[in-house]
Parts: sequence; structure tokens; C-alpha cells
Amino acid sequence: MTTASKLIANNDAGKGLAAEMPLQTSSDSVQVRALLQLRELILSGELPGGSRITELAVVQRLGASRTPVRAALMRLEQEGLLEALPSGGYAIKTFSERDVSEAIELRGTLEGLSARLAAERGAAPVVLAEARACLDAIDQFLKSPTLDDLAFSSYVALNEQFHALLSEMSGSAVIARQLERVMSLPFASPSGFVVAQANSTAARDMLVVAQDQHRQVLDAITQGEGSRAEAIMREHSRLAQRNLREVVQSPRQDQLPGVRLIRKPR
Amino acid sequence: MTTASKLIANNDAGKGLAAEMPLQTSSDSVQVRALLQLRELILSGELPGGSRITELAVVQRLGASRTPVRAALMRLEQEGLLEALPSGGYAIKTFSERDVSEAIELRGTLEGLSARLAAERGAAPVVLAEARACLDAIDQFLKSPTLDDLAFSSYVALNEQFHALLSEMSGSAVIARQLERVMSLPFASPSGFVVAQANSTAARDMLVVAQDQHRQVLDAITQGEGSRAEAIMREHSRLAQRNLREVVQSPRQDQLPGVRLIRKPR
DNA sequence: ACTGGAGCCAATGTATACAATGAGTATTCA
DNA sequence: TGAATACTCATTGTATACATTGGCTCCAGT
Repeated sequence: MTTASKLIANNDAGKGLAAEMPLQTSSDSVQVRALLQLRELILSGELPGGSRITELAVVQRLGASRTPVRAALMRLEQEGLLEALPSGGYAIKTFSERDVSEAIELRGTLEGLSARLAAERGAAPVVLAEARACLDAIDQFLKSPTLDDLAFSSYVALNEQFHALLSEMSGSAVIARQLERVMSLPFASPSGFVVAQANSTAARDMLVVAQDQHRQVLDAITQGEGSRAEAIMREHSRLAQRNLREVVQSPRQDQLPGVRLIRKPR
Repeated sequence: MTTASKLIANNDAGKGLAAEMPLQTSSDSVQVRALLQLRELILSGELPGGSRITELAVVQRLGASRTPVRAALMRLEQEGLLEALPSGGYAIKTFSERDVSEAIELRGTLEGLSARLAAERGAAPVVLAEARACLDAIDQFLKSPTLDDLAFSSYVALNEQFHALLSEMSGSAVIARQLERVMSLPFASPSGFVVAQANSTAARDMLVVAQDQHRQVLDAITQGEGSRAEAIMREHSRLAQRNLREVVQSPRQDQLPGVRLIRKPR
């Protein structure tokens, strides 16, 4: 992480300097850039959880003007990372372990609903094929007895893709939207805590279990077994619960994004 | 734009032009007022569903400046009433009957989760007592064989209160937050369609059934029967599904807020 | 010393000017 | 006549000036 943030803030009337600044991060609009950067600052823990955050401070830090910063703050509030203070302004939210656990439970419930609907209504064959291909790809990585970091990050990507496909299978934009909302909290994401496990055999075993659940839920959906599909996805989220507990107990929490927002005391 | 002839319309003398129609909600900030008014315009169907909506148009209509209007538009987008267009700007969202059905299903699922957690963890006795009092109050209204409009709106208020208490019983801010999100769509609200029924005996009977489910879910929660509590709340949402079907078929849809956003064709 | 109030300051709320972008249209050339 | 290009205008994106509010401090009076 770049501890030295560029404080090139000031924007006087002369646009010459600031306008031609090539940012390597993105060529998106200022608004999007502000959102991404601010989210990163929060999740990395650079801005301490619970602290108040003022527009002006963000403006100075990011070098954008108040308007896009304001938009970013609003987005992050509805995303759940910030909390609007009654007196105006925002505070960086902190989460108890229970909050995180409930977020995971929520995801499991919604994914269960999505899987059940997919089973009951029948999923689009194309999506089903994609999902199968995705699982096959995961199997490739699980063939070796241990996984290096590259294999691990590949797994994470494929895992997220599978969950996204699952959400798509329900054919419900309404539910997909809610799922997106829930998973905007970083720890509620399907791969939120898998990273925590280093490349141990135990870690691989857990992925094997997860993969089996992936297979079974797809089977259930294909067979039209809605109730079974729902139950599997709920249970599937329990893996994340277990990982959560381990991460919180373990001392090395700093590498995971957003873990510093989990406050220790009850 | 040169047609902005109201450049004198600063806050001092601006009242004369901008505040043509002082609504009853005029004591809040401009931002809140814009949000409420715009939401009302959409839900009443005055702004047709599917149509594009420009900032300037809203500014002229509400008499506020672009900044608060922009904020209101963003809020309404995350609320689900507006859709951000890729080219910028927004369009008023429309919903298929299936969308609405899924939103109701979603609510049932989340309320089921909330009820289950309440049962498993045990709800706060204070909230339980409040809920019981709420149900008693509803019983009072159900005593008479038919309900007049006043009794009906009282029922709606009490019903929403009970559902809010139910959400509170889980003790989970995370889940409560998501539930709020889901119910921001007007038709997904617990009382979204009950109003549709006039004061007929059949309408009252449906309320009787709903009230029985209320009693039973409270009993289940008290007894710690999580699975039963969850199942009841899911089934409870099916009442709304039935009402939805009736409302869509019936010709008198205009009185319900937001119903005009439900598009007819597949 | 404590309380009440007045005033200042900082931060947000609001309005608006200015920039950039994109869609629609007209015009010109092949 | 058709297509391509350039232009115009509407609309959003961005920046910033101005207004307002709420909290904090300091002073005075009891």
C-alpha cells in the first residue's frame, strides 16, 4: 500500500497542472476514482474504523472536488461501509463479529433462495453449462495436493464467478440486486475469508468440501430439487462462518481487506 | 441556459417563485423535501414509468437547485425506484408482476430469517411484550364483522408496526437494514396490497388469517421454535402474493402507490 | 465554581458557473 | 441519394462560492 498519498490537492484557477495528471489507477471519471480510492482507504484500514470522516479531509486526500467526493461518500454509506452521523458527516463503520456472522448468514439465506428458485423454475441451460465449466476449472486447481498463491487467487476468482452464476440462475434481477448489496460488505463475499487459510492441507480440504457442495447444489438445481438446493447453499455459507472464527482468533488479520473494521470487544 | 430567468431567486426573495405550492413537508431540509416530493411524484404515477428523467426537469419542477436534486436522484436509485442510465441520467423503473412477486418472496425469506434468529437466540422480553400488545390492538379492530376505512388504515399501521417489531426481535442490525432495503419498494411492504381489498367480508377474513399467523409466529419465537417461526413468516408473505394477483387483475389500481409502475406486458 | 449565553469556527448544505460529453441533425461530398 | 463528418445543443460531470447550522469555547453573572 502506498503510505505516501499524493497531496497534490490544490486546484486553483489554472487547470494546466491538475488536468493533465495521468493517474495509473484508472481513466474513469473523478467520481468513480474517488469511490474506488476511498473504499480502498477504508478497507485497508488506513482510515481507522469508527473515526469520523469529513468531506474536506477526503477532498484534500484524493485531490478531487467536493461534489464527486460527496457522491462517493453517499455510495459508501449505502454500501454499509460508512454511517451517516445525525449531525451531518460520516463515520467509518465498525462491525462486531456477530455482525459479520449475520452478514454471512444473510448471504447464505439469499443464495439459498436464489438456488431454490433456480431449481423450481429451471435455470437457463447456457448458465448451467457455464457453471459446470466453472466447477471443472476449479477441479483442475484442486488436483494438486497443495495450492500455491497463484492457484489460490485463481480459485477465489472462479469461486466468485460460480456464485455469480448461481445468482444469475434464479433469473431474478430483484434477488440478484439484493445479493449484490449484501456482498458489498467485503467479509460477506463468498470468498471473504478463504484467503485466510494459507496453503495447508487443511485449507485445501475445506475447498474440497466447498467444491462438493458446489457440485451438489448444481445437481439439485438440475434435478429441480428446490428445497435441497436451498439447504445446501445455507450450509455452504457455514464454511465462511468457520473461517471467520479462525480469522478473528488468528493474529494475522492485516492482509485481509476490511478485517480491521471488525472490532474486538463485544 | 438563458431561460434561467429566476437568477434573482436566491433564498431571500426566492420564495415568491419557487414556493408556489408549499407542501406540508416544508420544514425539512431542501434535500429531504426533494427526496420526498420526487418519490411521491414517481409513486403516484405522475411521472410515467420507464420515462427518462433529467436533473433539470426535476429542478424546475421542485424548485430546488441541482445539488439536492442530484442527491435525491441517487437515493431513489439505490432505493430501486430509478435506474441509472449508462449514458448518464436516470429512468423511472418499471416492474413486471414477476419482479413484484420476487420482492415479496424476498421479504418473506428475510422475515423468516429474522424470526428464526429471534427464536433461536431469544428475543428481548420488552419487544415481545410490545409485539403482543400490538397484536391485541389488531384484535380489537378485527372484532367487528366489517371494517371501515379508518379501521383499515389503523390496521395497516399496526401491521407495519408488528413487522417492524419482528425485525427488531432478531437483534440484528444487519438483517434489519436489508429488510428495510427490500421494503423500500412500495409493493414489497407488509401492507403493500392489503389496502386493495375493500371492506368486504372476504377482506376481513384474510386479515384474520394474517393475524393468526402473527400469533403463531410470536408463539414459535417464544417457544424457541426457529424452524417453525421461519416457515410461518414465509407462508405469511404468500398472502401478499395472493393480493398482488388480485390487484393486478382488478381494474382499480390507481389508488395504490406505485402500482402504476407495474407494467402489464410480459 | 458552576451555569447560561453569546459568539466564533468548522463542516455541511445549497446554489450555480463552467467543462466535457454525447446524441441528434444538417450538410457536403462521392 | 446515401453515407460520413462536423456542428450544435442539451445534459450531465465537476468545481467552487456562498449560506447555514451545530458544536465548542470563553466570558460574565450568580
